[in-house]
Amino acid sequence: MELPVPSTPRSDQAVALLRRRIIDGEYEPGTLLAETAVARDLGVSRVPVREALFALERDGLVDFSETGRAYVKDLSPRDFEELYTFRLSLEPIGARLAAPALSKDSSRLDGNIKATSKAPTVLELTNLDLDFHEIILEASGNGRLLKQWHSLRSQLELWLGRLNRLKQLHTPGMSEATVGGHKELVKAFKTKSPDECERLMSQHILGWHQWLPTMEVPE
Amino acid sequence: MELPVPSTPRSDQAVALLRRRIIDGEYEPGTLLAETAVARDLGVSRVPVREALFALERDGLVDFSETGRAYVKDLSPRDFEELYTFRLSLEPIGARLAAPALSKDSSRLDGNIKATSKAPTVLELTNLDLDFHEIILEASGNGRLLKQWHSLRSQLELWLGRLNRLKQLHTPGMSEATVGGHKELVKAFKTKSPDECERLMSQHILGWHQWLPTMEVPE
DNA sequence: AACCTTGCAACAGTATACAGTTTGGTAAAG
DNA sequence: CTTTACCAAACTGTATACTGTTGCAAGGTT
Repeated sequence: MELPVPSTPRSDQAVALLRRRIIDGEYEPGTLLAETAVARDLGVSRVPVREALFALERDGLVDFSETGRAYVKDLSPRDFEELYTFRLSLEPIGARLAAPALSKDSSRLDGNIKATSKAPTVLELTNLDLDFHEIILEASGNGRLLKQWHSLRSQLELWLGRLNRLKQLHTPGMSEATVGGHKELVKAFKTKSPDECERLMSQHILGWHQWLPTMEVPE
Repeated sequence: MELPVPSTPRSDQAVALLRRRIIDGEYEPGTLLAETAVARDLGVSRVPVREALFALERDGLVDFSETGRAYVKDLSPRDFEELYTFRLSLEPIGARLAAPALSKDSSRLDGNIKATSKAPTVLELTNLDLDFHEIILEASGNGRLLKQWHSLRSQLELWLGRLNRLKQLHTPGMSEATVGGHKELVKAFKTKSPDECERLMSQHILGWHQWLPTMEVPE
């Protein structure tokens, strides 16, 4: 292509495009992501694709075989459990660290809750839910926790997207439970100790976990 | 070069070499890692160097500026605090998960303790200490926790290496405290509940943290 | 002396070419 | 019918060339 200067680097475009196709299920789990084919598909050369594949591996959306081939991540129910364990390691501490800041200003959380209660689809509901948790980790002021969260979130979105395509994701009362839990958290940030916020976040994550239907092992 | 087939990929070699030079302080914190120069230095082309730089960014040993230039990570005391917060999020949960497996077989931990008590230098002491913690995370069976640990460890090694070069890292009684704490942990794995192991690990990390001298902000 | 220009050198982004490896299928042998 | 040997296509690893950008310093202007 003779585009003079892409405003955003091609490799970033490649990451964004690939991420979307993987999360949206356009590339099915387990699909081989051959550099040449993807490059042709995205309209760039192999080099940016290569970098995108490595970046997405970091986010847990791509797996590399021992021989260096890249495949769309095929999350197993066991992976999903790992992800929730990982959430339980990151988020309660994040909540504790974020409590001081959020007790003073919870406006972003409030806005998010308002949007969540009006979410028209399950997928938008879950995305707003993830936004809520992301706001808290941002407020924790710990860049490393936040970085891990981004990777975690990618994989959760991948899982939720698949689940939504394969099964009925919505369960009666899910929206109310989400909003209720979040309101409780905001209240805790304002009135309770950081330690209490940490405990409440653990409970909240465990509770939400239960709302999700399990996905059978495809075998 | 006309080497027929490098047994290990050049990019892996580049990662290993660069990591060593950074941790050993051969490349000073803040140094520009220009692809061409590094490539010449390591005897490979720019492509493997590029990949190595991205990989090391993931490990927190390299920083990228907004204009895409790579620099040797310059850890601040604040970064160090973040690292320990991150440890507190990963390791106690790792210990809880690992407890069942380790209660049955603690031979690797026992061997490590034996080696630790004989460590001739402070740097070897700290490395064996990190090995001890790594064994536990491996036993947790959670690949995601372990992956994060590797990145965490890289940065701790970077910090400890610098500290050791700049200050007297050794403090009287440090070795005994380390070995003592580790023995206590092994005992807990064998006789106490996973929850108790989790608590003990938190304490152990906080305690060890106090042994390290603080590093002034260069400023 | 301080402040803009201008130009050059160094650098990253990207494409492409080539070498070597893996893979899957097909034909030959048991 | 099964197994082995082999070959061609596909794929990754790596080098290199090219382009545009950035940073910096020299020289000129107020």
